[in-house]
Amino acid sequence: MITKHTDYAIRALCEMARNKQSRELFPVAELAEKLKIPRPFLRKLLQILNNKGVLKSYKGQGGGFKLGRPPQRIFVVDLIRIFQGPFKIDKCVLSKDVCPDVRTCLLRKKVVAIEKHMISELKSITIASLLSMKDKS
Amino acid sequence: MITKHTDYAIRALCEMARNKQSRELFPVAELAEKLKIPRPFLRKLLQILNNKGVLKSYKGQGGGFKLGRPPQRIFVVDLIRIFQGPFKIDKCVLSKDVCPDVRTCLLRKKVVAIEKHMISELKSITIASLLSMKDKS
DNA sequence: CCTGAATGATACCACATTAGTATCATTTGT
DNA sequence: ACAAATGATACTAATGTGGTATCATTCAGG
Repeated sequence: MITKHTDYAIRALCEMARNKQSRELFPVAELAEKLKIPRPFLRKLLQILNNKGVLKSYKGQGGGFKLGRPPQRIFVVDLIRIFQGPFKIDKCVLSKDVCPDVRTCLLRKKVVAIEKHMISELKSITIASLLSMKDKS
Repeated sequence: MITKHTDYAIRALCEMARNKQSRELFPVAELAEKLKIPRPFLRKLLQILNNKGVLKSYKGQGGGFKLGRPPQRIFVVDLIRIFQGPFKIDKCVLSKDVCPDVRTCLLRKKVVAIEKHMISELKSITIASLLSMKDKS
């Protein structure tokens, strides 16, 4: 459900959000070492987030990545969509005639309902909300 | 969420359950042709179901597979577990320190809750219940 | 008792997705 | 100019899913 791409992205964004009072710009090398994520891999992920507007990048010496918007507005569902494509749980069940009549197939109905429930449960979670939990612990 | 293994298994079990008044034993060749599933593949699936007790097999001429228990007691969740392993959505999130403290990680809590919800929604669905829907349509 | 129809077991292959690496080009501060 | 950083992109490796092939075993029927 959550791949390493998304996982790593969440970790990096949390790290950046947590320290954003003291500094805004984080080079990949530093994040990779701190979070123990393979550097070239993390770099690719952050580049993708940059293209999607979640991060903003600065080239050249002293450059790096910074958050493209406040952590309250970075939603985990969006990260999942970016790295894992749109939710489409029911696609597989649609592999026709599990039940011949799709409209009445109980299994399909349930699966679609579960999908909706999942999204609604996840859609309120942001990088900021993840951080706030940590502070309380 | 539901792979072809599970999908095909459900279809085959439904087919057997639907006709079980008239006959109990179904050779793979017949099911494969009727359901348009590649024969050797379906065969492997049914063999697995046999090993798990969902089906019972009979070798030799005139042999085949029959349901190992009434369709009311064949649960879709069990089929998913057989072919796709145990539900373990949270495993990936557990990839340590998405949040450093696992006990308080909001994301993990949510994901685990979603997982439970999924299972509870699915666990009432049996081969029999899928069939009964069809009859109503 | 032999043959053919069936499953049992298992090894293998093809493809897609996920995870990760490598490389060259570009930008920019000193 | 040089070094430190990202941009872009192609490549490789590992894993999972879908499917095939093969040989062994069982067993009903002539």
